[in-house]
Amino acid sequence: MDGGTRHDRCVHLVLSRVDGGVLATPLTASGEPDGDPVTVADADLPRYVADQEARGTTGGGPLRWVWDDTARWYPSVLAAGGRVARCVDLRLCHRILRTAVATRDSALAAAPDGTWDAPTHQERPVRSTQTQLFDDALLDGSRPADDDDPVAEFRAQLAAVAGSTDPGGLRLLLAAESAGALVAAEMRFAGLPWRADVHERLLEDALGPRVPAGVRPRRLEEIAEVLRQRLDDPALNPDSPADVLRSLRRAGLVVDSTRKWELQRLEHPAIEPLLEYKRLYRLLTANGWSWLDEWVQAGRFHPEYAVGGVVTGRWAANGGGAMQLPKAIRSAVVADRGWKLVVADAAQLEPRVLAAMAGDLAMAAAGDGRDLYDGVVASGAVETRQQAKGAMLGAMYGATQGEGGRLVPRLARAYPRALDLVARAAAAGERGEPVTTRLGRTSPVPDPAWFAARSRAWSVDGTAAMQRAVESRARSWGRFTRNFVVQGTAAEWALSWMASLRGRLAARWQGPLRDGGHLVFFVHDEIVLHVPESDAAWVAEQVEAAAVDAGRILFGSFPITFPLSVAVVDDYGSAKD
DNA sequence: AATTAAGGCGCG
DNA sequence: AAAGCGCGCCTTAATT
Repeated sequence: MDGGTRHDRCVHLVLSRVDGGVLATPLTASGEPDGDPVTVADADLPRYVADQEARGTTGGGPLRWVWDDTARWYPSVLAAGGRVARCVDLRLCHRILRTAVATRDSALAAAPDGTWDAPTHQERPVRSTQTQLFDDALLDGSRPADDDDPVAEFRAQLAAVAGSTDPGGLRLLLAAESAGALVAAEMRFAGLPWRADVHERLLEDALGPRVPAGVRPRRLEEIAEVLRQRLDDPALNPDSPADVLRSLRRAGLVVDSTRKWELQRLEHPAIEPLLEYKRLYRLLTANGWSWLDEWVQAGRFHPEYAVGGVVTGRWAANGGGAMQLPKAIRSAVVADRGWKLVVADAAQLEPRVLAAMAGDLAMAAAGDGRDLYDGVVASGAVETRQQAKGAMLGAMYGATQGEGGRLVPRLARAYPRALDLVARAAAAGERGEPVTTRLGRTSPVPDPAWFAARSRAWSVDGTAAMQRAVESRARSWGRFTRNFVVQGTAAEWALSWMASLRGRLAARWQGPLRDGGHLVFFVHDEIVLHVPESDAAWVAEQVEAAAVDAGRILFGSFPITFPLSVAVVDDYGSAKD
């Protein structure tokens, strides 16, 4: 590489691909040049990164790597045993700033769509036969130079934030999102410990011996035969909902679909085996032998996470259904010998976030030091915990019917500030206006057709039917924005939680990621860590401390607590829900 | 043959 | 209890 050049003052190192390697451009905190750029050969990049990281904090502040996509640059560093403390993921940050209300007057928001609005390098379609070539090219330097200048983009982002109506919030949001990108890359790299043998035993117990794809396993075939007899339908294909529905109706059952909860209300000897069939069929198709073959290698499940993949800022996952890992197979997630899993989830995260966001002291008090729903009951607003939960979810989702919807007004009397916040978010959405999370992530607005239909319905040739349809769509969008502010802010809390925790772990373990305790799984309000047995208790403490940090980052000194349930276990299935 | 829609269910 | 939010992904069935 280009000697041992060190940038001793800069706080940003911007990486871009140039002919013949990687260009690292040092910039100050405000984005001004801060020394000469250096060119690093691809093969030397991990060592260069390690060298720069080793400087630690400089006079100007901590070092941040600035790059287009974390998923593009970070894996090679991790593979070489390295780590990065901080980064700016330009593409993720770009997406936030393009739509944020706080930056709506910026040049960045005004520009037409460009390369930074396109999918990531990773996501760009690559023919499957070329996938391997593509990966190799990352290492051998034969890839073409980038045509999008990250230095210019970074400066545009700095300017957009500096000129925004909430620079502080956005800086936190961008830092949290970027930290999330690092966590996602690390979790994908480390993988979730997965015992294929445990999973296989579970499948065999439930379904019978393994069969080739496309063949119905023995247990399913047995149940199918019972169904055919009990419905007197020898040709029934239980895999086809339409076929099943026809058959049920022919048997005299009044039923609109084959949904589980609808079937559960029926009295017929075919119902119980049908529900059992559906349960096992789901296990087979979603997490059966094919899934195991495709997603588990060398004892690890390696899903690809999509940071900010959900409009609200929640993560999604590409492939493997990582965010829908059924409870029924979590017993296959087993810690290595000498290691433990630390499983933690935030209790009633969304109502707590709502209470804090709204500055609702009464609701915050209901959750102080106890289950928040119990606190709601104690306040006298409703009678049972189930009612409290139903009403709270109803308030956050916009329920109008059922028990939840019925109880919302009682909640509104007890917690007017919190309920007012979601009501106002819903009203904004019904008008077609955007809403924002605590840190400034902004909801999309309805597409032009939504507004056009509204205008038509209320014009001279609008009909009552058109108006009803438009109002229904408006209420639907209002339910989305109502939930957006809560779900999105909860996602920010979770990012902050993980970012803080990651920093705490990195302070203790500086070597290769998997040599020390590390995050291996995340689902919205729950995390799993794989940690050396002797350090499990310490890690559990850090998880708690990080939750306190997250509350402070988002809500400062507002008296809200975020209790966790933390379990140190050998397998994920044993962590109580 | 390939794509899209619908039905359904897993997760938070 | 199965409506009220956000998803991914499996299948079958319909469409191009």
